[in-house]
Amino acid sequence: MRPNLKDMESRYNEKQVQILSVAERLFSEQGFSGTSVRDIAGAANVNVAMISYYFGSKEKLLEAIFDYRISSTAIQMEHLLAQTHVDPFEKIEMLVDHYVDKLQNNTCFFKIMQSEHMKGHGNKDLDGIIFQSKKKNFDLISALIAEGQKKGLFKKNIDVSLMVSTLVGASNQIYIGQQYYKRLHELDDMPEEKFQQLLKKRMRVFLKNMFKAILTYEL
Amino acid sequence: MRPNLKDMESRYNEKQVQILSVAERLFSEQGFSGTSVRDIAGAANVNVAMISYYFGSKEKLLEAIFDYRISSTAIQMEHLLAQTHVDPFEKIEMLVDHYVDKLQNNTCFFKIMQSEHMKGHGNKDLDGIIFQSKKKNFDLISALIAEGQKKGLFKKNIDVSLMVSTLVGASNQIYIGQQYYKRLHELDDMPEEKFQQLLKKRMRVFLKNMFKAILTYEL
Amino acid sequence: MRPNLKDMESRYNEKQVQILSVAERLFSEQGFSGTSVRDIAGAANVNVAMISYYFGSKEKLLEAIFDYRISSTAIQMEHLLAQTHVDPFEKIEMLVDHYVDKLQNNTCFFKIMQSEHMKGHGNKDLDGIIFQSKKKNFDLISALIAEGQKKGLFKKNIDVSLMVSTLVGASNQIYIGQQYYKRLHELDDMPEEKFQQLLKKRMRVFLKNMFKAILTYEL
Amino acid sequence: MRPNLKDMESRYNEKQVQILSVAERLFSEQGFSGTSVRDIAGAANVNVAMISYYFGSKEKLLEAIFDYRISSTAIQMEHLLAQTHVDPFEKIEMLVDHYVDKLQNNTCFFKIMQSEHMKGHGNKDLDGIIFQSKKKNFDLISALIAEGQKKGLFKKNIDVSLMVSTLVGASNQIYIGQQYYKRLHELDDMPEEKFQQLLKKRMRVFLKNMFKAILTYEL
DNA sequence: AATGAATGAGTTTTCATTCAT
DNA sequence: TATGAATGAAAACTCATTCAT
Repeated sequence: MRPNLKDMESRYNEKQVQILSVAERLFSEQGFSGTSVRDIAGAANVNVAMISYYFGSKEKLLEAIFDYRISSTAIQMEHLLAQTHVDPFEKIEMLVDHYVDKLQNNTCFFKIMQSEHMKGHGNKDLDGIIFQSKKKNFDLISALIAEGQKKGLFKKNIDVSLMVSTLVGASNQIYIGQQYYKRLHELDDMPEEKFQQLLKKRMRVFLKNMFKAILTYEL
Repeated sequence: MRPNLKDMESRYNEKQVQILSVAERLFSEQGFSGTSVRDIAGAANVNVAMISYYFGSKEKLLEAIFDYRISSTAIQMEHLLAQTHVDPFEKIEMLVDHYVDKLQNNTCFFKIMQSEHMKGHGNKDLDGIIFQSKKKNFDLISALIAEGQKKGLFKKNIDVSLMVSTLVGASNQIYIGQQYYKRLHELDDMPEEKFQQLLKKRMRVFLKNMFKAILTYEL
Repeated sequence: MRPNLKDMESRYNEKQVQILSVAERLFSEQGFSGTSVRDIAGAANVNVAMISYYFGSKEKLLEAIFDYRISSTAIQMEHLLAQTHVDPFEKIEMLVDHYVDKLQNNTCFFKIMQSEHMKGHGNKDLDGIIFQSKKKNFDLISALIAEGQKKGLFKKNIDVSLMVSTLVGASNQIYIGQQYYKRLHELDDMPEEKFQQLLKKRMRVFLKNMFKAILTYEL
Repeated sequence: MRPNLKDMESRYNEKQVQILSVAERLFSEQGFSGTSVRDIAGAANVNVAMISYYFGSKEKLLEAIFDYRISSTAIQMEHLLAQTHVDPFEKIEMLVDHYVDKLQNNTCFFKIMQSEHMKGHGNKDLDGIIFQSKKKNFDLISALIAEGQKKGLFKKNIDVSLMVSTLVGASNQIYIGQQYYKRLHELDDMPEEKFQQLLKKRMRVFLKNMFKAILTYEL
């Protein structure tokens, strides 16, 4: 009998995680179709057959990556925004901080998600998973906005969808295009570590300001 | 010998354009690696060998798509922002309108560009082309911002890179995720045509407001 | 109507000769199958279709090369050995000189002939042409040997086939392996022109001595 | 991962040898470019993909053939000529016998080597392998000649390169052109087996006499 | 539980040739 | 007479997956 997807218990075993990580990186760098199972097996130092053995197929491996990464994300966000005593403006800041952190720690996964999102109607299962994730974010942020509006802090008529898309799209775009940022700002000589911190800080400030502006600015 | 890239004159011939269009659509839907030349040939109703014949290789075909689409884009934007008698705020509006139009009329191409952008350091030629394009946009918008600042209309300390990334990232994200928008807002029954207009209008309003807010809002 | 093989009159036209020469060189360098008609067309600066047009097919082009080169060869040899007043030993020397000259001036063609010869039963027409050529040489040299034997200058029991094969095989081998000769004798710095003369001279001396030895040496 | 070239131990496995043998024959009959991997797979009764699987590529398969055949050859020759108590003339005879035997048992391989030799500067690896092989033969025979000269048995001023080329070139030429030999001597009716023995015997006698003549004959 | 061997279907690209003009 | 356009067939190679062990 094959341990086809994951242990019922809770987690993937060591080798599975190794494969998942490598696959995640390669998929993000070369795309799903652009990455062969041999590439993955080679980079993960495991037998080719092991991928089919553990995950069933290349497609299923991709789904496993989503399963592996998505589970934790939503919960954290929920916790974050559930704190009733926190000021809505502060929550916005926490939201931005949280998203930028997530993005920095999961760049590869975010790239894959973006890719799969773009292709649209390919894998039905994945589509569902992604939609669920978006929906949850949408609901949480909607609640946050509503709270701010009720308290008279935020303006009326806010399109939450567009706002969430702006958060996600802008952040991703900035993060994905960080080499361009480097080049345009002639920061090629700055050590990578330092550049990451700089970028993160600037992103946070920029995004926080932007959202406060959006939420309060009346023409 | 071979009409390898493009006509001396200026354009691709009818059959080449046919191939380019089909390839553009398929690449955007399935990714570059996920699309085979057979797929393209089949959908474009031409012989498989013709793709090599006209473009040399699949890779070169992709470059041709960029060549085909990018050439016109930059010029229009330049014209747009060169008009000296127009108010900076109005120019921001024109910029948004123009970008949203472009996006709507070239959704496929924008998806491909985003995809290739994400992969990063794959095809050096393409990397260069994309960077040039981004650079041009950056320079034009930088000039626009500077103008607004000089006139005292915009605030100081605006990170143009982040602003451009926000325009691009947010627009793309919204556009790419339009099915989600439909679902979340329960607009599935609305005729496609009408939905497109609605979305476009909302995007325009949202983005224009957002940019005005960003450009004037002080903490 | 196509001028399918050659003018009845006598010769190939300028363009045909151009193609023949280029094809000869490429076939000798890369082999028949290893050379594409596009390679030839490219190197000869003519349209691809022109090769089919002029020669009918790639195969026929090869035959045309043989037709073009072989015609002259045999006649010269005949003239050479027909001179009744010349001493048989001197004729042997003339034969060697002639063969070495031919080889130097037609290296490419000799390589092709050797190649086709090796493949054996491929193209029937070519097989016939090559056999005729060998037969003629065999007959001429047989006559020469017989003459020398009648005059008591050469020993009895000479296997003319083996002798001819030795002349052809040894000469070709030396000529084909001239880079090796260069390397082994550390003559890499010698100017090409000078090296050719040196090699030719040594070959002549060596082969002449060898044949005289073969023809007179009794164990 | 892949058993890419050869077993650690020393040899190729059964299936690999099967492929090597078939490829060797086909390459010798049709040339390298003239033989497709499909041909080989078909004739060897294996899957096409197996050739890539075992050897990596068609080119590498060719190199494997050389690796497979060359390894043993040099050693035998060395053993042969190392026997100090044997008379130089006798060694010449042993050399001829050995070469003719080799040639008869490895006709296909010798044809391939000749072919690749003729093309010259194609595959760098192969070029090196062939040169090493030639060099070794050259050195061994040089030593043999020097020994004979020291003992006053052979004449001075012998160009060993030309001599080796003559041995190789003449033998190959005779062997390759054996059908012609048959035809010219009207031996078509003789059973193949018998003809082979006849030819071999005549070659041996002829070559031995020739070399003795070359080595002792003074103008 | 894990894997080396094997493969059919697929990939992109090149081929020699034909055809319409 | 000459050629650019076009193509079916075949080329070498890679793919994800299966299977016997």
